[in-house]
Amino acid sequence: MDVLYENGEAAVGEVQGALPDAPSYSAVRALLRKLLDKGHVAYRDDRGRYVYRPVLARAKARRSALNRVVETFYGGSAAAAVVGLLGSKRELSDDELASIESVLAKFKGTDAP
Amino acid sequence: MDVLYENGEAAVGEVQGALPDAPSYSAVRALLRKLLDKGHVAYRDDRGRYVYRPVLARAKARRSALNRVVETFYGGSAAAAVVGLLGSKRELSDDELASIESVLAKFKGTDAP
DNA sequence: TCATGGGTGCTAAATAACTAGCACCTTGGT
DNA sequence: ACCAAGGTGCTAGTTATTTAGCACCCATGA
Repeated sequence: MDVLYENGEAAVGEVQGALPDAPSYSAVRALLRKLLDKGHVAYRDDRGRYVYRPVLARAKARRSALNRVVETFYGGSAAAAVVGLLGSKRELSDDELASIESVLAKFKGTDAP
Repeated sequence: MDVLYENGEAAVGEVQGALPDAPSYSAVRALLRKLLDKGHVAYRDDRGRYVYRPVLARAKARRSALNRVVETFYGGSAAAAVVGLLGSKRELSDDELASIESVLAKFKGTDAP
């Protein structure tokens, strides 16, 4: 799944290649077949070669993945996760800094709960 | 693993209970046994009852999990992930806002790469 | 045209995971 | 002392996954 989300779509061989501890070609084929059956994945036939892509929108999967990490490692606090994320960073470009402050500005007007 | 990281440690039954789609008690026992063999998990004997905990430090696992999400969904950009994280939030307490701005201040002095 | 490389569909066997069920031990309450 | 509840170690049968290996199709380049 991660491979597909990272690449948008991928063929069997690509999935296998991108996997850190890749099983056999056959296993990857079977896996994708199973994901297909479960409806987590779709494919298009690129002249006989099957190229798979996730069915669930990237945005949803992204939110759910982030949520999971925040839940299991930061007690559900997004702010704590942000601090953790930035804390291990060395540098930040002006653009990045600006974009973060921009989204941060949204909260400054709000009352303090 | 997530269960253990979330709780710090847990017994077989607790792991099973916390699992969203829990397999049988036997399966959880076998799973933990396998994780034990692989060295991902350790246990202490709480008067005949085994309580398992992750071997890899929470901080490391946390960093690696966050990293994975940032890689697969945000093209490796921590800043983009932060924006995504905050973008779906409605509110932020003063404390949270302050802690984020505090860690953000670190980058303001830096030159723009 | 024709061999070649790399796909797919399919199948059978080996391997791994899941399950239920035993005997046994410890803890807590009666 | 005794019983009941809930753990563990172990085992065997069932189920699922992984693997290798077929036949076949289809671009591509010689």
